[in-house]
Amino acid sequence: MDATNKAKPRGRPRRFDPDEAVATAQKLFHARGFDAVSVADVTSALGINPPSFYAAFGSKAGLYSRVLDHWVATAAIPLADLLRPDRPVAESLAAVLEEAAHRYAADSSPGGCLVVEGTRCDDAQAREKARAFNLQAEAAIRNYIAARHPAKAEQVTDFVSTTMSGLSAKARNGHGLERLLATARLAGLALAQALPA
Amino acid sequence: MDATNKAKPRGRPRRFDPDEAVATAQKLFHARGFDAVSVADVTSALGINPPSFYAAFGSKAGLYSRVLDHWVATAAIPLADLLRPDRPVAESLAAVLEEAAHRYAADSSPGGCLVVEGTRCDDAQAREKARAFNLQAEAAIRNYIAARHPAKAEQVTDFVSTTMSGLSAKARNGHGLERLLATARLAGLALAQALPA
DNA sequence: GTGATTGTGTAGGATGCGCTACATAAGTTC
DNA sequence: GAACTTATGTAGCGCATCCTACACAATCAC
Repeated sequence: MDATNKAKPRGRPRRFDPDEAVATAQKLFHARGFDAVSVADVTSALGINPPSFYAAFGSKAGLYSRVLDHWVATAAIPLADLLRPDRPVAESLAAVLEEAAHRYAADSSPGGCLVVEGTRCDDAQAREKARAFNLQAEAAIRNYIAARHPAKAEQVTDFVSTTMSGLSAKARNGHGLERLLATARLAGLALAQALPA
Repeated sequence: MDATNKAKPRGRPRRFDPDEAVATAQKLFHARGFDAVSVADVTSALGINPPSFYAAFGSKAGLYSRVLDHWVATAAIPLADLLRPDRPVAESLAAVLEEAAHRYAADSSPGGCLVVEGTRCDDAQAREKARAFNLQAEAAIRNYIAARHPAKAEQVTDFVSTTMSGLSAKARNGHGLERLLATARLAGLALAQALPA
């Protein structure tokens, strides 16, 4: 079977590809944040008119939801790969922070973490969706720690999550890869001390 | 001499006290952030009409500027007191982080740090003013570190500032005093290791 | 008192926002 | 071809935003 949906569509065909639209919107939201991107920004970037946008995505928050899904599936930090059971917990967590530093500084206009930044926006629906993804990531980290350091899982998860929030904020504030990485490594010192192998 | 400005004013007297207005606006901005507070929110909270507001403050960003000035003068973390030359640098910086945890969680509706959050708003004028104060605080920290650990001043300042950004974000996200404090103390471990006394 | 000065209240302008009604174009099915 | 289905383009609604024009009220100096 082909990967693309082969169901022959009826009616007038779309003039744009919704998946490409999601990718374009992801760049906009990542660079400027949910609140600062207007529907007009998106439609003009896509070369379409508002009705086409609303027919495809329902609302600005609806598009954002699809952008987050796409981001989590493709661009999020691969926690499942980094939180390995065969190495010290502190080492895995430090790797997560360093990976965050790399990704947050990667783009041409660094926007930090789309999910973390989304938890701070002024639209309730968009914010809750981002918060849900964020909580999910925190739960993965907490479970990973709890397997070997149950008494410290809560506070170390908070520390890692707080550091990632800070890294995302600083990436938006102009810190480049080197500075973010140095900060992540300093945080790693705390992890090594709190979670002795 | 009296503390209040005794210059006899000409013309019709104001129906409101601009200083009280700044204090009221500070609560609004702190609780909701610059972007989410409208001029209508402020004027209705003050019981005045827009022209009175604009006559007194010029613009929303103008009011915010005065709010920041007031905040820095009264509610900001007293770096000058905490960064003492008579104790280990790491200890002073840890005290700053713990003080931040206390203040960010203090209010009834915790809004983190007004300055840090202000650096993330969508209004250029307001953002730059907040950034300026933030840079000023970072410079104080960097100078304090450089006196005894010049080679590490840059990266440790980044780490402290990043952690404060994260603490502010997490305070807004629902972390209470205990969780913020635990995170601050974990960060302190990194400081102690990076800056041996 | 008269005039100058300053703040206030009513009312609304200008712009941008998210979003939609409606007629029509561009396809499929029969 | 006719009938149906779906997307598009034009145009604009309703609302919120920041901010202001203008007439009037309240105080001062004289």
